[in-house]
Amino acid sequence: MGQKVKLSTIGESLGVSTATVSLALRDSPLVAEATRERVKAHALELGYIYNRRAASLRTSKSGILGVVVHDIMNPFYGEILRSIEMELDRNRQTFILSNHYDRVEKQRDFLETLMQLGADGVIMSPAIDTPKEDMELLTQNGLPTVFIARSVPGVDLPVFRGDDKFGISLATNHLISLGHKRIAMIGGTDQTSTGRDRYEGYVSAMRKAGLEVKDEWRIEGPRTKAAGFEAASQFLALPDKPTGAVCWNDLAAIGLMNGIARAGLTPGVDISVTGYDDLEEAAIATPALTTVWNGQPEVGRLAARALLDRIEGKHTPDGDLTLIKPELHIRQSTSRVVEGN
Amino acid sequence: MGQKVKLSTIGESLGVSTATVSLALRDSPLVAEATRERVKAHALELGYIYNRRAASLRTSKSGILGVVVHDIMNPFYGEILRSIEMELDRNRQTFILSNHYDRVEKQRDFLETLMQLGADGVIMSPAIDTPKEDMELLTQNGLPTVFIARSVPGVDLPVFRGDDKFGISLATNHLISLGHKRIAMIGGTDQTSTGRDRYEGYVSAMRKAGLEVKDEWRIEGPRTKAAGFEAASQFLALPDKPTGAVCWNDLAAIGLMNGIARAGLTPGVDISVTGYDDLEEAAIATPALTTVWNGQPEVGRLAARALLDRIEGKHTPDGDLTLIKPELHIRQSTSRVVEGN
DNA sequence: CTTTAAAGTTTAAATGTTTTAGTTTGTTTT
DNA sequence: AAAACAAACTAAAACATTTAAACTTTAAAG
Repeated sequence: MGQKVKLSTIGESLGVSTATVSLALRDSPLVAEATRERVKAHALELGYIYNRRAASLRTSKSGILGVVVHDIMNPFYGEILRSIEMELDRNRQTFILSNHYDRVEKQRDFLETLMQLGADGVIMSPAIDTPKEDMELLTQNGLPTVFIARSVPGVDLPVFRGDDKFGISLATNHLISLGHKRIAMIGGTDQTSTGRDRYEGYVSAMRKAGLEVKDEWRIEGPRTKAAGFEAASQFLALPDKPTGAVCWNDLAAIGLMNGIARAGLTPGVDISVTGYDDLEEAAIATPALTTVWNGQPEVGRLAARALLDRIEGKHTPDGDLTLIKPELHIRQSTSRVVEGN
Repeated sequence: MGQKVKLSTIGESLGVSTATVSLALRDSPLVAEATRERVKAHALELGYIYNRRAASLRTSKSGILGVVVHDIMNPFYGEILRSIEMELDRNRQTFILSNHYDRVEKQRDFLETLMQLGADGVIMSPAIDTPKEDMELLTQNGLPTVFIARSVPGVDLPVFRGDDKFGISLATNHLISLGHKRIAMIGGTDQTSTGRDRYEGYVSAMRKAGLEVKDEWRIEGPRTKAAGFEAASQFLALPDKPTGAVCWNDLAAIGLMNGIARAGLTPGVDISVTGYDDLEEAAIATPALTTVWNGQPEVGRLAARALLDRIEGKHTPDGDLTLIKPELHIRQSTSRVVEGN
């Protein structure tokens, strides 16, 4: 039975055509000032609700943007999302969100939904092993896309992320400068470019300082507090126990510190720990976490901005990589290595 | 210039009508088995993408649900959301998410957007001071709605939340049973029903045990780690310093514990602390947090289920309140009060 | 054989908006 | 007074789908 109040309802009761009503409501200069005001007043009075799907069917613009990340419960994505939200709100765009939990099928389902809804563009941090074809589907259907934090190898689209190699070297060098010689790397995986970059950055910083890198000093794993907590016992049982740990992210670092504390040692004194991302939480952890700021607000804002530009046809070049420069934020979780270690 | 491949494209190249194609793709028993298969195969081949907005314009069903919460970066809502997501995924519904940050205008904007998109229903944890009229707008426009965690006074809609009075009494009584006599309440506000219920529950548990309740023992404030951290110094400076703190939620509790630790005291030994919600994080905090499980997965699942039922017309009664029974999870952040306190 | 029923398919209208190409009205210019 | 023009408005088509009603074909029943 359709919609209660529509353009024609307003038009009829005012004695003008629906065309005029449509134009008036959108502030077109084609209608007289007086008419515009009459129409708007009447629309308000009748409680008119704009029907976006009808409009979008006609214009093939939906005002909807898709955002796909691994998991919004991870505050790293949460912080990026917050700045995307601000930028899109400012531009009166609606966005639909989905987690993919690194499952390509779930991600594909969501992308399909976006196309069905006629989304205008996508911001995504792709799932591990996203096939090139899934991305081609997007371009074939004319969906402007930008990547955040991660990208898909061989797909030429703008990427916004922190400079991982440089960032991790900041953390590693900081520990080295405090006298640490045995430094482990906790969390992360080789399956993402971020993972490879960070491990590489860590290795090359160690080598550059003439320090040894042992395979067993790398404890791979998910990037959560729980995983960091688990990793603690593994870490503490390491032969030739390291005195410092460079962690994949703040979550793993905080989890690790909790695990270390649970084992009766004092993180920041007995073991120096660095995080990555500088989440809001890092500053109030116990001890306050030395970490690498990864530019989440920048990443979100720039990616959103770039997507909006692309949608409007301002063609930013394909395959452009924007690296945010990370910064080391030194707090109490790192200290000079204790004698005898 | 419209859509590349549409129903008519498939129909033409197969020599059948668009009506048949439409029916075939939706597995209608009205088309012959063989035709259905030919159509489906061809649709796949051509890379046909279903146009939801056209369909939805015709059927006035969009398959879109709205979810509004205070802030998804708060893991309490995150956990609820996760279970909503699972339930809706199972039912192939898309959902659009928005934070309102307790700003009614932002919330109103979002609700308006939902109506413009022809959303089928809304799950919401309303902003503080949401006016009744905003909710009436939804019902007038035929948008089935259910509340989670909070509700709007005077609005008769199903509510799903934990039993706050009972839950907080579990925490308070636990501290009392450990011998604590001076117990503070950290965080929360009188502006929400949850806030009032929890404070009431705390007060009545104290009174019932014959203990005094002092006004200055209530430290109101936001419900974040940062706020809990801030509250620590205020708490520690209290005259007649309490030996225990019942916190509004786990975030405030963890923040408070961090603050206590920063001040050189040991949370769980010098000061007993309870949280609320039992976030995943509570178990790995240092010390592990004694807290009240608040049934987030249940709340999310039941609310989503109820909304879907309402949409399908199975009319669950208005104004029905579903209280999830909270459970006390005892960990290391609470202990017997030390002598002399 | 005809009639009836069932199965399969199609026609055409409907959904609410935008937009192009026009019409009407009134003013200005010749 | 006719022609030209501008301003304000409108008719109608288009967007891609769904669905009630109509139509055709085939099979079964009489």
